Amino acid sequence: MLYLSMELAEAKQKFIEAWGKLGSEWGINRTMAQVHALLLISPEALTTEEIMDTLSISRGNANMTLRDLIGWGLVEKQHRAGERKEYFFADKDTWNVAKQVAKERRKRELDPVIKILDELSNVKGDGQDPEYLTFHKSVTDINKLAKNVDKTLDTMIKAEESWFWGSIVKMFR
Amino acid sequence: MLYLSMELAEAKQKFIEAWGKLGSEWGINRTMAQVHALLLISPEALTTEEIMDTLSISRGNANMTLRDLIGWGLVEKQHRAGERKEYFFADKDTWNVAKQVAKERRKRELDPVIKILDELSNVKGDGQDPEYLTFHKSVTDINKLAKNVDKTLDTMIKAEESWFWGSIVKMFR
DNA sequence: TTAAACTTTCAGTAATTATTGAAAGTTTAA
DNA sequence: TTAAACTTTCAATAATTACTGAAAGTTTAA
Repeated sequence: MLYLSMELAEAKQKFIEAWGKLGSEWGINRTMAQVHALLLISPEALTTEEIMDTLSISRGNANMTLRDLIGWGLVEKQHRAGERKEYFFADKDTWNVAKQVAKERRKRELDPVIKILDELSNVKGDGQDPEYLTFHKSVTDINKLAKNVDKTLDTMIKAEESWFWGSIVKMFR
Repeated sequence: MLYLSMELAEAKQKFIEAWGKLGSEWGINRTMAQVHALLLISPEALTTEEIMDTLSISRGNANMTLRDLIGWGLVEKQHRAGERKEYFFADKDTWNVAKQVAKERRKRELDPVIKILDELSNVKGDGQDPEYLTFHKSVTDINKLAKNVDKTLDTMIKAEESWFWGSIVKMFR
């Protein structure tokens, strides 16, 4: 084997590991992040078997993980004329990936919390009671922050890539 | 018991649960998020015993969780004249809390990944090889995005609260 | 010093989360 | 139809992560 391809193989391995670790630190199943990483660096769509073999995971795991990735809008199924097998392909556009992840996590995790915070902000109590006052202040403050984050993500999701790269810079002048 | 205080007790419970759930979805230990939530809505500093009792957790768990929260810069130990007991108090300023969490996660998780991405961006390969080209493009794109996020967090961490609330709005004009 | 009042540690265990693999299900082509 | 080629499901199990509780450690006051 050539040295260059050795290096590339090692680098790919390292990327898959790093992506898996980052995912698990942020509440995303390690295997799911690794399958995503593998597809991100694969020029061609891969079959379930190729993914199973490369990552040493079972058929069941591969199948469910791929279904999840499709549910997150990060991967698509492809079919080839005259072939039964299914192929899986990841969107390689990093900006799309970021937007998609932001969109899903907002919907799945942030929005439900904002709903609860709205309810809790409306709980009435004795304006003299420090227990009530502290509760109320923390809840309303967190609610405001969460809504700001929500609005920011919403704008980001709708925005074009060029906006993002330009706007970050402007933001800090 | 009065109806109003019943409502408050329920609301507190709900807040602690919601915060714990959000934490665990984002890779933060559920108990740690719950202890933090409890301290956030407590006007006075609490003892280990009070926390143990309120959340039904063991002494060992409470002790280690509080140590972690202190390590995250979210909670401080307090002492009272003539008392052996230690009291724990959470910073109630939501903006500080957000900055602190951003700061720690950036240091613990984002920076190490950027280091790896820098290495992987420098892996050389055959410019004709689609395997190499796809790997290289994904890695460098993700690296750029990660560095942008890093820079944004850095600015946010150094910024004042007023900047945040004002700037978000300006950002979207 | 002693001992009471407290905090810390960590081996053992419980709870949670992820994975396997084989059986059931589906599709296609002959 | 049949059966080969494939995908999906899910109960059982493994791996990981979190928690307990009792013993060891520390501090303070008498």
